[in-house]
Amino acid sequence: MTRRSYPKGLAKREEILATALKVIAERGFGGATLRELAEASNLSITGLVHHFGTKEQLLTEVLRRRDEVDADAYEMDRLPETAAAMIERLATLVDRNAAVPGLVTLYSNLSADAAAPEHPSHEYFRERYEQSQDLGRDSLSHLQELGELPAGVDPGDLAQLMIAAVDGLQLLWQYDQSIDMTRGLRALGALLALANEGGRSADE
Amino acid sequence: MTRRSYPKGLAKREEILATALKVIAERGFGGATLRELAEASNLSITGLVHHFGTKEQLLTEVLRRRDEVDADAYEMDRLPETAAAMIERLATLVDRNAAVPGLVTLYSNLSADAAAPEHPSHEYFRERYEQSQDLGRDSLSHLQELGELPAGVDPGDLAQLMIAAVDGLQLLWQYDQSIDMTRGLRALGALLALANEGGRSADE
DNA sequence: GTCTATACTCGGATAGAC
DNA sequence: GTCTATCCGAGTATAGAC
Repeated sequence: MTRRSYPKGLAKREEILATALKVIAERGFGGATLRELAEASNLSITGLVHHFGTKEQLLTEVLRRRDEVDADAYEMDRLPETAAAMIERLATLVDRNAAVPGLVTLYSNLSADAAAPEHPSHEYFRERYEQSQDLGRDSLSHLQELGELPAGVDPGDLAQLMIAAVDGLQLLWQYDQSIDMTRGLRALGALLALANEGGRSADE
Repeated sequence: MTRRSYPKGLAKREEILATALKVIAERGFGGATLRELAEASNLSITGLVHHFGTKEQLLTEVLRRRDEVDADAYEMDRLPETAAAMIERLATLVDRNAAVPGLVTLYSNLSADAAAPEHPSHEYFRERYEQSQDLGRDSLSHLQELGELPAGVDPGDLAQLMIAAVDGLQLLWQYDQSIDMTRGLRALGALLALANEGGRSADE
């Protein structure tokens, strides 16, 4: 894409993104208007727009930033060696998100809005989901080869289920923050473990 | 609440809701502005507002209508007798939704927006999720008693996972309508079956 | 009790000066 | 690269006609 053009504006962009993230984290998604964000950056609205084009593009960049940080935490490049380990990685991710409710709300709202194909952030989410599905499928296939997962289930289907569960739990959690999102995930983990025992005895 | 007051306006309300549903189903969620909906009902904007108060309340009523229809399809009052049957009920629901993309989009967007406690539709969704969780927990407990579900998993946790999965799959599906949402659910169904075999042999 | 007209707010986007 | 000024679209609030 035509991003990151001149090195001068880049520093300013990063500065704006950092304050935007802080504002959203502190004051919640409600404060994520161009006016509030501009004010927090000591800039006019047009100043912001000059750097990011639209509000949505700005917010997308905020999420993209979080993705980069999360990618390290999840250890994307290492396939998990056990089903339990995979679930725990997801649980860690989800727990980290729970510490920043404003970002969770931003994510839920933007991902719902951007479902419309014309939406400026549509491509971002489409790619993101595609990558997540690929990663999940690869991880689960790997586990299947290791005998950590029953052969009867399709890794692609299960990957979709997991991604959907993570997104859905974050939505549910916004309505009742007493919910521990990791419990739902670990319940799935328990099922995976039991299913593997069951499948194994059927194999032999 | 102070709804359904006079029997005269009730008919008009129903008429408006029906056209709103048709507009959203045909033209998608993008057309769900007060202007479009008013036009479709041959009414002024204030005419609509008079009947429903705010745009969100109108849209909430549209969803509430669908809930009522779905409640019959799901057979809420009958607890499922097998895990597979429970999964199939969810699959049926999700398939019916897939036939009306506009409503799915409406649901995703409104449920994300209404996560803010001040939002007029917040209570609707909060109650809806609460009821869904209760129903899911009861169903799963029942299955556990029947020996259709391993004793090791918590029905409440699993219910949350299922609800989250349904919502999440609907979001995912909006980004790639070639996805068959029922596959994710059936993958979970397969896990439940395998886990029960595994758990059973451990019991004895 | 039902509806309309008008006017207001707020959020986002755009044009053009400096 | 940043601002001032302006516009537009969407939702809401009020007064009042029938």
